[in-house]
Amino acid sequence: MVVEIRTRLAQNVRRLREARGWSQEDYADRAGIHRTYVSDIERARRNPTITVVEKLAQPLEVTASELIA
Amino acid sequence: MVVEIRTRLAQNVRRLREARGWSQEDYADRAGIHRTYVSDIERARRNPTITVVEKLAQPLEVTASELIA
DNA sequence: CTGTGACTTTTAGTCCGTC
DNA sequence: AGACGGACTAAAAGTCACA
Repeated sequence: MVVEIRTRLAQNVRRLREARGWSQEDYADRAGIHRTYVSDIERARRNPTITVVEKLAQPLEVTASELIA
Repeated sequence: MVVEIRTRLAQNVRRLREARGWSQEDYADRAGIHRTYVSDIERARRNPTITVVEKLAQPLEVTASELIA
């Protein structure tokens, strides 16, 4: 892997969230995830399970697959 | 989600592994994962982390993203 | 609004088996 | 060859107070 999968997820989440003009807190609420957990994800500090990736994908209207691409 | 993400992963893994003619154990060794875990994954009993999905993807020469698509 | 350390509970993931 | 169980350890899930 050239770029760590966690880093790709982090970048995709932050990019798409910001494109929608949402704060981490707004986004976290929409995704049903804690605000600080989103913060950790965007800094690639966590190694989430695929169900969390799916939760992250839903409010962004993308697939889980796209988030780790 | 129409089909559970775990189910999609399970189906993709099993299909691609069998296409290569590998046993679960052969595959597990190549992926650096325990054989019982591969068995659980293919039966959609587990909720793996994204790093495990990447490990699963490597010997199959596909991306982690493809495995959960 | 976001980052971070610390924390408890839950589950991922391993390893031993048997059927 | 693969399903499945039990017991275990490592790590993720999930939350909080505070910077």
